[in-house]
Amino acid sequence: MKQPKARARRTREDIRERLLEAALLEFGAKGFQGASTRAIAKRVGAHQPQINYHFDSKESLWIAAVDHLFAHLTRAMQGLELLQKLDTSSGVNELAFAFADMIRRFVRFAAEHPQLNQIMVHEATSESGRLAWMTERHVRPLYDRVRPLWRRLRKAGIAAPIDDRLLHYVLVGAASTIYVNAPEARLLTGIEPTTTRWVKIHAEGLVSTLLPNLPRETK
Amino acid sequence: MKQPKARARRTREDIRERLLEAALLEFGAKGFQGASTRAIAKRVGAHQPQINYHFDSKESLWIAAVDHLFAHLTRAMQGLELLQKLDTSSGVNELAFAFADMIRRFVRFAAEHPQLNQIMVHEATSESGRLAWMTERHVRPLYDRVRPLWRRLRKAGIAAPIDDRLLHYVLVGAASTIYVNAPEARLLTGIEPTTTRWVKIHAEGLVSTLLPNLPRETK
DNA sequence: GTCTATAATTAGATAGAC
DNA sequence: GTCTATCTAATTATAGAC
Repeated sequence: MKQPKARARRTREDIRERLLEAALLEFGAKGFQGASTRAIAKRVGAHQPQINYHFDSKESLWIAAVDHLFAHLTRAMQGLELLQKLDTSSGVNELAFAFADMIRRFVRFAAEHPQLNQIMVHEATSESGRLAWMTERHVRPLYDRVRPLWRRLRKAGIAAPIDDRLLHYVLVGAASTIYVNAPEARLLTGIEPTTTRWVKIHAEGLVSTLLPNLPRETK
Repeated sequence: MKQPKARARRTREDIRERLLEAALLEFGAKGFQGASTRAIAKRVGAHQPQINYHFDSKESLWIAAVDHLFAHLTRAMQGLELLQKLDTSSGVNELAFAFADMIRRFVRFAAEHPQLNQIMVHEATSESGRLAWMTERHVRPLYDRVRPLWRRLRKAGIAAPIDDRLLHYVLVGAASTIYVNAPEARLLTGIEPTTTRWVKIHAEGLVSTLLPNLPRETK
């Protein structure tokens, strides 16, 4: 659209993008209140008022950062649309394989982007406008999509005996807590849980545990 | 020991106790930085400087509150000492029953005292002196005690195929996330997860899932 | 767009009367 | 032991020069 100022636009988007990434790190590590806009700006060599220039307020920055990260999650979880198709048209075995794949993807994403679940936990411990917004806008679509699939897998005897309303928190907790608490996990276990080796062990363990009667993959 | 001032002592301990409980609620909901000493004092009808009088500083209050809550957990988990004995002397089936009981107790505690896991998560997302202290003093004893038991249960084919170093976070996450995030869970699921009915469903689901080959209880 | 300076709040901690 | 008043430090947001 705008032909001139291409260089300037690139720079503008660039600083915004870098501020978003820095914000995710700070918000994830310290929570909304604990994170300071000075520290976020400093991470990218900018000054604190630039945050109010590029975003209206600390809260606007938080919203933009969360939108940014959930968009990333949606890309990584593209298989979910696949799941939806499978739910209505295909056999339960294909659904089970796809669900197992979704678990693996989610574990990998939680390991690579702990900020998402860190932010969710920081916000979810007390009611706030941010929590209500995040829940309705980003969490509910995932919850509503996964729940009926789990019910079907349970009826087929493939899934572990966990109620479909509780499953969301069992899965999110079992998959993400070690990455959310990675600073503690490093102290406690002596391992680096985010290596591909450990992520794979973790993901396969969850798949086998949550889908104990997953058929052998044939194809 | 001290005979006079019995009344005064009772009052003093009383206000300290109430400040600790209020501190747990605030620290759990908002994290260390997000919680304000003014809000904690206000919860019990006290003034903010009383916190510095009864405890030296905000950090001292936090330490005292965390000690208080872990002492409570230890009481609720008394079965752990039982587990230790079972590990060396008794059969693996008795160990499995005791482990299942421990899972049930832990789920119940997490539901009744979400502050514990809320505080752990708030702190565990970034390194700090508070995190190192809490990990070594309170978390490691539990971790070190449970890990060998889980190994034995896995070798016996009773436990789900989850590595014993990862199990700690899988169990803590699967058991506590719904209570840590209860404000979100209420919005999302429409259920009140802390009722005894749902806590029981949750606990039995985890026992069946994590110990899929638990023998039928005979005695 | 970026920088410095600063306004307006709010926090934890302390002093001193009672 | 408790209360009011206040100190000091840190925060987000804004104003204005460049």
